[in-house]
Amino acid sequence: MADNQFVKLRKEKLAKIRALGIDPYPVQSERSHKIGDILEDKDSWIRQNTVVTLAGRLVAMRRQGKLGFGNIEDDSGKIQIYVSQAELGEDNYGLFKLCDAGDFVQATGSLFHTQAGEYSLKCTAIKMLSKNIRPLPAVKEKVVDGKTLRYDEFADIELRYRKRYLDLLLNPEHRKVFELRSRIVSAARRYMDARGYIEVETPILQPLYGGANARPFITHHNTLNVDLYLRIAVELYLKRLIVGGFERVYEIGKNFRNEGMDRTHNPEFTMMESYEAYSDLNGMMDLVEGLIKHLALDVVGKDTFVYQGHTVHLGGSWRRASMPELVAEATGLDLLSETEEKLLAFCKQHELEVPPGSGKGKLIALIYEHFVEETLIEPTFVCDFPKEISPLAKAKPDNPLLADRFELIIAGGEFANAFSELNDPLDQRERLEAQAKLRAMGDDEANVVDEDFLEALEYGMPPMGGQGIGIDRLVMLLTENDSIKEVLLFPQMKPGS
RNA sequence: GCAUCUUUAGCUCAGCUGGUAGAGCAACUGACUCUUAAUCAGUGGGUCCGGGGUUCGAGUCCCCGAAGAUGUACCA
Repeated sequence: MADNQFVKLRKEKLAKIRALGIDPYPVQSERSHKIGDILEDKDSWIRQNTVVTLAGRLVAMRRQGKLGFGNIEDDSGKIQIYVSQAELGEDNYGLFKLCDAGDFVQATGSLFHTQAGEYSLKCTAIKMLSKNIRPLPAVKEKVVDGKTLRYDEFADIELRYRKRYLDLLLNPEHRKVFELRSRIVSAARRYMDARGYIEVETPILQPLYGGANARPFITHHNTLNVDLYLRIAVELYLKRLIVGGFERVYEIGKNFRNEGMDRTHNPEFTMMESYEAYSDLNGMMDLVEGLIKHLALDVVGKDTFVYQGHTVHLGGSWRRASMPELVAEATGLDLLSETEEKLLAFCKQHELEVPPGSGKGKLIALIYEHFVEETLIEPTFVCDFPKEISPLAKAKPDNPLLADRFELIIAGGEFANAFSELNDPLDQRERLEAQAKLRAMGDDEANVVDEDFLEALEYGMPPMGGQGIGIDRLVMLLTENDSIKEVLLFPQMKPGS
């Protein structure tokens, strides 16, 4: 952005400060206490008349002649400073007169109550720590009955995302979302660590991509002169680690999918995947339910959330249901005994788009997604997915059409996906080759055949359960935000004009 | 992708059936030794998202484009 009138004026002030022999960006700063410390036990600070040095951003200025007030803020709180020429002397007060809201300053003094009764720092010295040369948007606050009213709030949603630093600075409730996100993610790590999982990091740049149905981003490595893919999932690498003898691994990291963006999709997003040897689908349900309940109750501190217009209760025992049963409830169709032709006719009748190469399993999934998924508001483990659309999951022993897989649905949306992982190397090869056929028929989201992964399976992989949770969506739910952009610090945006 | 809506000063916004751009805050100057959305007086500040068109005249009407939001389709 070019210099506007404001920036020009502030640069002139900067020159005036330098002309006084003062470095507006000094190397050294001092602070004896954080503002939050000073806000605890106020009377005691006043009684002891302690001299403290605070540092922070000047967020408001009210100057009147030879005295003035300001508010300085650090990451622990905000306090008013009282600055008078009588206390500072003419030279230092001259510097104060060149201060603006937005500057970082260091203020030394002791605590007292002003005549209006506000707990404040009576300054004996002010030091410039960093001069602001571009004014912050002017947001004013007034506290009425303990509630903070904000005027001229920095609310333009596009500016909030593009200039997130301003959003964080000017809208404390948005900063809190990201603080909470951080606490949720670190608590998830502790939860997994406490259960004997180890956290690992696997490649983001991959020669082949797999583990999900999605289109990838492609990049190029100059020295090797090969194209590489940004991962769409970490599944196949974590499974290699289980082959390698780790029994419980997880990874929290970014996946990249080259698809559209909307309220619940960002091209890069965070997933937690975990794999546990000698566990299975039931173990994964216990793990996912336990983890999410822990994050809700112990980190956020409640079990009822309003999300996407629905009220969702995470306490209590979560429903475990079978996809064919859910579909039967909704449509009266007995999926398993119906012929493929009948299901195809049903899909056509309801104008569901049937991709080429769809078998009975895909049709079942289409019908489920159209008639059932969005009706599941309270947390529901939807089990018994068609094997056809679950190429990495074990088939159910009692029904080869179905896979030992669930998706966790809350408020009509998917929050987790888990399988009893397929460890039969020959079956796995057949499944991936079937995917390759779909790909040849034009399904550019079908899996590719990863020979190195198949070879790893041939060396032997124990039975295990694996799951993946979409962290962004979980944070959306737990912070009650309906847009993924509200829980991503820097959401993907089109290039600005 | 498609549909609808939005885009005016640094920020939040007004701007009627087309007549030459406004407010509050912020800024600047001045006054002010206990303010707190400080107050009072004065001053400056605009590519009305961009590009075309209609018109004597366009912030306003029409067309094209951009960005954003919402809905919808696909996907986590």
